[in-house]
Amino acid sequence: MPRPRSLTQGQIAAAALTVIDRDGLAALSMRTVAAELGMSTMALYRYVGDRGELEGLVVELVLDGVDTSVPPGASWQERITVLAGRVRDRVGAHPEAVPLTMTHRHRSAGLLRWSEAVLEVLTEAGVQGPERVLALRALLSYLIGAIQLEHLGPLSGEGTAAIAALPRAEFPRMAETAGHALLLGADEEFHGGLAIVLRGIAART
Amino acid sequence: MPRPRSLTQGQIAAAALTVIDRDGLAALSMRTVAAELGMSTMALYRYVGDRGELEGLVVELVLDGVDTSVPPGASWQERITVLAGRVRDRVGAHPEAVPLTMTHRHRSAGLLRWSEAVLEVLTEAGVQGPERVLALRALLSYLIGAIQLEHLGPLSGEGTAAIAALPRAEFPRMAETAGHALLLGADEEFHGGLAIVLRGIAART
DNA sequence: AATCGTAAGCGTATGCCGTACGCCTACGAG
DNA sequence: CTCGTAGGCGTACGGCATACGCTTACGATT
Repeated sequence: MPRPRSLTQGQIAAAALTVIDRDGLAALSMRTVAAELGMSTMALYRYVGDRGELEGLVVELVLDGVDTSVPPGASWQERITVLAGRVRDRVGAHPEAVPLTMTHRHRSAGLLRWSEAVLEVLTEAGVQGPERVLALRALLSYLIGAIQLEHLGPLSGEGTAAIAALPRAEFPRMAETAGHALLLGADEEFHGGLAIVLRGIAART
Repeated sequence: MPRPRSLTQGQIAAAALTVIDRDGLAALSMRTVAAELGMSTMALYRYVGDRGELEGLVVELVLDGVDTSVPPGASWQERITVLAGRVRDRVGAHPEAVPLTMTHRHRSAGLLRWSEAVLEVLTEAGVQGPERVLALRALLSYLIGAIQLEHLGPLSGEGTAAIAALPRAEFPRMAETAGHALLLGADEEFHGGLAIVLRGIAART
């Protein structure tokens, strides 16, 4: 009976993400989002309780877009690799939002569905009980850490160059390692690390 | 010749960490830190360029306290486990500072020394070249991700309980897995996941 | 067609925040 | 004893999240 809502939470999240992608995470504020929507600042509070909730909506928008259907693939390793890659790609499409995505990740139903899919594949692979819990948590930990290393490192590739220039006397192996790292692309690094985790799961005691 | 400094950066970092530990991360501000030191707000700017630099100092204080000497141990796996545990313990001692620690981790010389130590052990274990880069990055990714999962999850143990209460129809395996997870302590989870990564490194192709 | 309760939308104001800028002052070298 | 230097501080500004109360658009009811 009363005046109908003119916006959905999804539209608000989309506006916020537009601001973040265009002007950076620091530019995100209730004011900038309201301006993006052509509304007054306080009108936003009819849709979200506070700024944190708005951030949560942005993360939902990002993570719920992940395809969580179990992909075809010869091996369970390949299937998990595809699942992990989908999250990485989706998050990587909004690099400015990465810190938000990490902080509010637990608000996303998409990530729950993703975990469910991974568990399904692990079960297929014969991983059971507490072992399966550990495998899931290890995969999730690696995924979160690797995404952050990729996007919040000391400015990506520039950082490895800085490390390569470290005092050899104090950091002999770091310098050498950074030299090798320069030859590795971000994709190789991500998938190489993931392969290590998958081998560790396969080689269960 | 001029007036000597009355504070060190270390003292400022300590004051900031005190505020964080006592009143939470949200309470951290130039004003609260200055008050903690008994100085005026603006006096702080003689020591740090801006708030970001202050946060960096806090992280240095936390991470540079990690013992990065290569520990004794029967196997390289055990040595790396000890090294990783030291970081986890040190970070875990200041849970309110965890988000800061993750964001500014690259400012810490301590983490560089830690990486150097890990590389030393890996080299001893016969891991070489690009393979060693991948192993280090995988360990670091896991470490970062696991620490965050532990401290920024949906309120730790409470979260797993919430997951266990999920609609069984939609998340059959998550519900079951969360049941198993309740039996696992944080330590078992961390070390179990780390063991997976270490097995993956050991089982190199 | 007229009415009216309800919730949408907005304006104003408060109290934080980081920090630019300029003044005053304690210090130690000469 | 003097004086240049740098430490320390007071004030002020613009931007932030948000509490609160007014105004207005709507559609169900009469």
